[in-house]
Amino acid sequence: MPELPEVETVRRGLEPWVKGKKLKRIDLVHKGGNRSSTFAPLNAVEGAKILDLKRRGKFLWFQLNRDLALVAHLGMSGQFLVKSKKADDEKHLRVRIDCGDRKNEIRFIDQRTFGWVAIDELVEEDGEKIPRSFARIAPDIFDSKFDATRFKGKLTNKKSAIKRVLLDQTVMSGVGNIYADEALWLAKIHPERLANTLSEVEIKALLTAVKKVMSKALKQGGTSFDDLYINVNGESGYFAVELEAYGQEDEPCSRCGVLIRRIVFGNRSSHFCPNCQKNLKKSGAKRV
DNA sequence: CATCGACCCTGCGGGC
DNA sequence: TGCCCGCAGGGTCGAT
Repeated sequence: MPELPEVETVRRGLEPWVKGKKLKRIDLVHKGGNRSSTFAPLNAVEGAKILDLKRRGKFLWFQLNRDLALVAHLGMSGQFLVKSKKADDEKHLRVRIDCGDRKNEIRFIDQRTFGWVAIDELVEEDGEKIPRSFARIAPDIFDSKFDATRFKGKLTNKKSAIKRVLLDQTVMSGVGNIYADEALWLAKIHPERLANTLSEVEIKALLTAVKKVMSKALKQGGTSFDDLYINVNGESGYFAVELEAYGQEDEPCSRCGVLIRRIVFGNRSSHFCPNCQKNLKKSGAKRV
């Protein structure tokens, strides 16, 4: 569910509730589908001070005054909510975090259990300590560590649909199904174009589009279709009304009027304008 | 190695 | 009304 703009909205909302606070207590209320290797049980970080709440792409971590980090990913349906301690437990409540506030606590709620909260050890990266499991994740496009040259280099070696490559978090992180479709629409590139066939100009246009689409969404608090994605106060984002391609099947393209088409590949839907985003090669994707 | 489909899980809406 | 199918902002893993 959440991509970079949504995760960053959550991070910003959560930050004042955790930064500089003590991790008084952390409880695994109900185990979800936590498939990330947990380095230690969650309560191993009880008593630690939270120095910062950080993010790389869609991956979050609490930087602590310890040699361990508390790491988290929202998956498809994960939420961090600030709730009154008196409020009833949610049906899908997984983790409860008490940072010493008298009235409120932080809850990790996850209907589909693809998200997780875990402990990880730290490794050195460019003179900075980051969770070991995040080292393979590429910096996102807003990160000062993002390297456009490296990104281009990766694309020229990929004999794979550009949409797939955009979703590969080791190439560039933070982009998910919505913003991949939106960026490709904006850059006028067919989702199935093979990455290694993109020209220098097209790659540049794509990077510009990714950045533009995600910063615009971030300004509006992200994209909400329902209350599965909401910020820490339970409020929705407003970017959904501006979507040009994602979820717009059979709606006219705002540039040319041709109907947006949906195809399925890589187990996911892709939406694009068949007129603005032409593919040079024959596609094997099933038309839906 | 690089690439790709299957799979993890829960809930919702549409078609029959 | 109920059942079955497809679908959903995610990543990981094993087969090729």
